[in-house]
Amino acid sequence: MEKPSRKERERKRRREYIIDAAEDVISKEGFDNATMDEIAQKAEVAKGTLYLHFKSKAMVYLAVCERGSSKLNAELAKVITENITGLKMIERLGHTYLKFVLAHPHYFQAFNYYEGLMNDQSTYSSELVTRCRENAQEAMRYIVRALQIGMQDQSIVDRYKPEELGAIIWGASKGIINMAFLNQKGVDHGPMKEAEFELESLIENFIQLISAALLKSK
Amino acid sequence: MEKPSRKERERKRRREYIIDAAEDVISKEGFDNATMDEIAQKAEVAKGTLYLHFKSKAMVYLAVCERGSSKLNAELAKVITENITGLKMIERLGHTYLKFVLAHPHYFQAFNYYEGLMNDQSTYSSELVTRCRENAQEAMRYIVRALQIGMQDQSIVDRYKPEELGAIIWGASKGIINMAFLNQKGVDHGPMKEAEFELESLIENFIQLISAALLKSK
Amino acid sequence: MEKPSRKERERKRRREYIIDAAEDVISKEGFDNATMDEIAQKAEVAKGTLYLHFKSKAMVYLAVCERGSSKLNAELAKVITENITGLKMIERLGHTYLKFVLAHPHYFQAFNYYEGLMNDQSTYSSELVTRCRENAQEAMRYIVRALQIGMQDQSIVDRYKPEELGAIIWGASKGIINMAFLNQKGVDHGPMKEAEFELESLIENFIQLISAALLKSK
Amino acid sequence: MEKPSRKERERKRRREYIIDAAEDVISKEGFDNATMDEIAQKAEVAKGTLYLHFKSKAMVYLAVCERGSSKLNAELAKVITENITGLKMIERLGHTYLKFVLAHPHYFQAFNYYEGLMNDQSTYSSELVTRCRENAQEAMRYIVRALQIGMQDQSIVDRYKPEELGAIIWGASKGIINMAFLNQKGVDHGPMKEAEFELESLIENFIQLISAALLKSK
DNA sequence: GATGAATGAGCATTCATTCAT
DNA sequence: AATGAATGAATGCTCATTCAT
Repeated sequence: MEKPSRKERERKRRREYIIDAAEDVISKEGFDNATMDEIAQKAEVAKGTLYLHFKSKAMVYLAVCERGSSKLNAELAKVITENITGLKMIERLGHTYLKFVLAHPHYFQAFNYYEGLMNDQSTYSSELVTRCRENAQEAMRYIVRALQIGMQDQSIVDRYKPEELGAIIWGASKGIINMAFLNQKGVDHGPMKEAEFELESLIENFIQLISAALLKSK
Repeated sequence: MEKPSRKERERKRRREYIIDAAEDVISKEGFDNATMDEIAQKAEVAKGTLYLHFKSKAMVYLAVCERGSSKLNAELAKVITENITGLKMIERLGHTYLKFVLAHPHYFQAFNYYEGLMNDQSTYSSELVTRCRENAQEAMRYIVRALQIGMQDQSIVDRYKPEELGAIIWGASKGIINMAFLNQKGVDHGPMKEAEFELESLIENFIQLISAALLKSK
Repeated sequence: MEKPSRKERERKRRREYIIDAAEDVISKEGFDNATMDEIAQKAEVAKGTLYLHFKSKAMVYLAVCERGSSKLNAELAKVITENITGLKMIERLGHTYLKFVLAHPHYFQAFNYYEGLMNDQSTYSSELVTRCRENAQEAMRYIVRALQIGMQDQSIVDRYKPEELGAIIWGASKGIINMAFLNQKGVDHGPMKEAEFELESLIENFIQLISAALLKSK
Repeated sequence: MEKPSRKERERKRRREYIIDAAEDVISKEGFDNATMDEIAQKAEVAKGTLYLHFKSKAMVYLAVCERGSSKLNAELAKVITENITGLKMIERLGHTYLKFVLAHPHYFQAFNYYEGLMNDQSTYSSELVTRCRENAQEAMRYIVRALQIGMQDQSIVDRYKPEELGAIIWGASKGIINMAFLNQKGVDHGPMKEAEFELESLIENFIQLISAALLKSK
């Protein structure tokens, strides 16, 4: 029972190492410019080895996405267990998401890549695709759950359907973070004249805005 | 003075025709898969001619973006002149944006492409980049202006800075539309379990939500 | 003396099993598309084990060829022992060849592969090459022997040198079978307009034609 | 009218030049080992240029085949117009084929390649495939025509159907030439012990044999 | 002996860009 | 200005073979 376990562990480690390398390369080169050669070189394995662990370049990217979304979900899950009002939970979820994206910008890119992939018809099925999708749905469920809690503890208006509200919050958050990112990177060519607004301040206000809208007025 | 003018007009026409072709190809093939060959063929000019009008493929795309953002701004500008409250104006701007994106999905892609370009360090300056940026800023100004009007006519709370609020609304809108797009195309692999929410319903609720948050309670 | 013998037997069995697997894969995928991975998988051994038994992929193929030619020769040998005229023997050899090829098309491919290998300078010597060559020569000898018998029993004209005549019959037979094969597979793009001629009918007529030419007229 | 003609001619010349190069490389490396890089290098053009004239590697090969079969047919056509008996015509066609193959061994390989291609399902349609097929059918028609002539002028027995007889002669010839080739190249590993038999002598005897079988005895 | 993970040379194909005419 | 033939760097993927365990 020990031997197969060791092999299995070894294999997993190698695989994780390749994903590490892919993350590195992506962080430096961007998703589109990264090549299998670079990833292999960074991972200090032969190119063929990459294909031993991943069926294609897309699968490597998907693995990065899957890892990123798993990590994010782990953070979000913690929030859900906290003993706070639903409204407060929404705020905390927003902060958590923001902090995560700031700490791991390339994961944010990875999420976008995954979404782009789904547009094509190429990557039908695959365990990785499934897991990425499940992770995305799980994140959504955290938001919806927080909304439901808020509606029950009366901290959030029950005027909206929690699922639809969740989708809106999720989508809007991504949009704001995306925009703020662009502003950070490209200095001043975003829609905002100058980088007067920091990403954090922006999200902060967004959360506040949403809170205001959700707040159950007496 | 007449001759150069005619030549100039001719040149402009040719240029516009190429952009037409690029839009066609992009609509059918997507941004990444479109090739200069296809665009040239569609435009019924030689590939070399493309380079007489655009320095690179990126510039063609930027031109599409510029045209798209100009058209969008023209629509938004109309709203600003309407004789309605600032809050109503925000709602109308949202609807206008939504309608535009639904009617011209490839422009939405073009906007994203432009933003992606800005991530790289390659395309520093260029008249086109400048114009795209200016257009983006102009769109933002419409939102900000509507907010200011709303704050003056007391239809919108004056708790937030209009510029920051504008950025939030702008970013959030793009995020929601993006998400809804993915959901439409890729069936059910977005964050939303089933395609229960139509793009329009989603945006509708978002606008309502924002309105609620902005509404100056008596 | 017993132990090594058992090991030896075991080894032989393993080897034969690999060749079985190779034949299976070749039959399904064709000679060029078959990979060592597939063969190993089919044989239920590790890829490395393949190389314990065969020095290279070519050697596996050669082993298939060797087995095929041995089987064919066994069939041809039976004919030679029959108590019939030389001319009849030639006919019977032809039929036997035809039946064998129809029953084992992949062996026919294997023979062609062997011949192709000999074109290159790579595979100089090797016991397998030697055995394949010997088998080919043995087949030829059966034909030559039949011709000699026929010349003695006066059923065949003695105008030609038996060796040369044998070569002609051998080569011609392969050519006809090859052509008929192509016709069968690729529908109508062979030299024959429509698949009006069945392989069997073709060979039948060829044997008849040769018989006519060889028949010692009174 | 002159200018487009010149361009067209230029283009044709380039194309022919690439085929020349392909023939060179094939002659030296064999069909399977030849790479597009080598062909491009030999033709003194960039690799991309190859794809300007041929859609794929297979198409280059097909072009070689087409050229070869066209040349062969031109030679065969001459024989048909000669004022000789049908039987003599068959002999002359055989000699012509033999001489052609001896002079251009790589065309013989090309013909085999074409036949191999047709086994796969990959290369469906294409003008080149069509032309190769038509050429093959045309060659067959020459043989059939000669047989018909021979049956009319009573130099050939009318016991067989000309079409079937033609197929047999065509297939058998290819088989004998193929075998003789292998013997020449691979020294002594063919079915014939030593290279006692020259290709020419072999074909010579084959033709004689066929003639004997076809000869209308009084 | 047996294993199978790792290797890495090899290859066809694409496509933005250039430049002679 | 317009052309389009030519370029050649770039890249994802395959697979026979090796070798440490």
